[in-house]
Amino acid sequence: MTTERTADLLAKTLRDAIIRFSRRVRQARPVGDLTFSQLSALTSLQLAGALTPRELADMERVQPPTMTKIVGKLEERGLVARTPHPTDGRQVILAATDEGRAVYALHERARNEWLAVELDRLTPEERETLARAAEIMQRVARG
Amino acid sequence: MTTERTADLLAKTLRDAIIRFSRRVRQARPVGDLTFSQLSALTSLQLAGALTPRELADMERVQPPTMTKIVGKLEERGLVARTPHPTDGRQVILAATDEGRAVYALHERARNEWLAVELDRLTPEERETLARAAEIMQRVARG
DNA sequence: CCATGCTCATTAGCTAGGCTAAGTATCGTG
DNA sequence: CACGATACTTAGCCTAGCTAATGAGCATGG
Repeated sequence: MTTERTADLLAKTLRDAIIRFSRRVRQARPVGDLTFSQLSALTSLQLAGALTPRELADMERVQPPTMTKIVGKLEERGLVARTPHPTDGRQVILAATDEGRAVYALHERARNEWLAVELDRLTPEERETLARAAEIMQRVARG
Repeated sequence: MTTERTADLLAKTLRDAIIRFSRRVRQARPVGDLTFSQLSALTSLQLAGALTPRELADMERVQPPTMTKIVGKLEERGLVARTPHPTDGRQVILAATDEGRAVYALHERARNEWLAVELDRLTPEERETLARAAEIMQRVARG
């Protein structure tokens, strides 16, 4: 029972911490920059090399129509290219363009700047705690 | 330099972890339930007892017009009441209604259910790490 | 060999949540 | 008492989520 109670309290604490933290990071976004979601999708794409919309949606934990929108924005800006699947006409292959990779690196850097500065102020132990927490959250999110 | 590099990498890792984690938690929301933001605002209100919109906006790290919207939704549902400030005619006092408190407790519980179950699966050490990370994120968000 | 049913992606249409800029009412002070 | 500052709201915009429905292509069973 103690564990249950702890988990319950932790769930609340964690949610509150995350919502405030996200909003704070969001505020640090320069005008005209890539949004949170766009940057995350672009990152996944680059890491994976190439993905179908469905795969990307699963990876990003959103529904396919949502991913269509996000990819649409990225494509408009020439950062991502859609190419037809070689054998399956229904599917599409998404990949970052050269410009996508370049813009990504730039914006990623700018996006992280505020956060990195803040994190740099922490003690090494605190950073270690956050790194471990990030790993755990990824695992839980993965389900 | 090593610290800077670590902070930079951590910033990216943490962002990715948080965005996926948030989306996963968001998915667990029952239809018709309070949203993430609404629940967070209601929580702050209850903990504080009563707040002005400005105070609540600052606490939730959003701009005042955003808070107007969120509170509007809560008020529509009779969960929050606006009362005039006793001495300052410009200000408004926000407080959770009895129904707000009741509905909050119910929904909070439902909302946490999935997450609490997941967290309960972790080891005590992992939960401890998350708890510590939550505290650190709150501090960073606070600025 | 083709009809039927499944899967993939998109479109349409909705809601919430975030922002800035502008408007309105009130306060407080010179 | 006029005028600047403050508090909240309104208006208008965008992103990001969702579900439901559509259209195109695959695959399979008769």
